[in-house]
Amino acid sequence: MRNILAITKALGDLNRVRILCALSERGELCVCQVQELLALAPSSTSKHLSILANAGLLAVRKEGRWAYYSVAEESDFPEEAAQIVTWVTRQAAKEKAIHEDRKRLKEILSYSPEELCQRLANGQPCCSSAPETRAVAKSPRATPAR
Amino acid sequence: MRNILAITKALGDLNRVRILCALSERGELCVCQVQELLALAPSSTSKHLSILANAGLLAVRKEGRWAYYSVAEESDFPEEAAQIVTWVTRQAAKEKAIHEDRKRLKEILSYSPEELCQRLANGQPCCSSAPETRAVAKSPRATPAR
DNA sequence: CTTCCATTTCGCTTGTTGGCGAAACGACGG
DNA sequence: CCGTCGTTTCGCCAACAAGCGAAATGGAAG
Repeated sequence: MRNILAITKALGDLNRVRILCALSERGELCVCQVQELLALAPSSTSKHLSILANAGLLAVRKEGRWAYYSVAEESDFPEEAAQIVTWVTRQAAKEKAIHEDRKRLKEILSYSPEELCQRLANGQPCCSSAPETRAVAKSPRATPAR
Repeated sequence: MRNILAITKALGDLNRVRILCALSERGELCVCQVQELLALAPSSTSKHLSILANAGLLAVRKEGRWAYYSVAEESDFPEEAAQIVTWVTRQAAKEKAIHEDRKRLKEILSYSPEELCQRLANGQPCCSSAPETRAVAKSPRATPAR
């Protein structure tokens, strides 16, 4: 039961569904790329990724300082978790928000991870600042969106 | 997107998964039967049922004072929600907690809803008091289980 | 019309979750 | 070694969710 609830809980959050969709389309993304996509703080991004990974839905590949996340292989999946993942991503693919993510992701991927991280560190947005008002380090709580 | 998240959130709670399993096996139950199964207060039970119904997963049939809930028909389902329901119930069927529910449900169904409601009103347990210590109106918070 | 009773809604308390920034980790590059 | 930098962990706060009891709803039965 732990597994089922871990999975359904993991899928009960918009940002995590967005992550799953991005990864299932793009194959592999590093944390800073996801961070830029969601317009969240690094710590929040990392938390979401680990929740998905703990549910068994994502796999991590660590390379040097970078961590690359991807949708877990079928063989690694607990039980038939693959089914629910494809269901969610397929349903979500119909949504406007996910379509916009797809566009933005294209922009994000035009930078190398190194370049992206540098820009994030300097407070420069890398791309067309998302629907959700990605103010560049302005108001202390830029995105309470939830 | 609202639909997807409504569904995944609805499925992210143990008690609601238990409800879904019971209904998918038994077809139709009234609120007091579910209440007895979960060992929850009537108000909490009703809330859970309405969350599942609002997600489009359950249908209600009101007959006099009674409300009977059942898993929504395929035709009524938003999109392919049926898939995720069968996935969850199938996965959950492997769990010990759900097996115990099944046994208890059999006992519960040996009473008519009328009789059951009467007993609940009088504080009499109807059956082998569940794993979760269904104390009969004793400590003010009998089941913080969550 | 009133009463009864299963169910739902409301108001409240408490535990959980999602967000952030600061600090800790751990791997590279001097 | 020592600093740098991507990532993760920790501590905190605000918002949410789940539980309860009490009150409101709305059919059935007097």
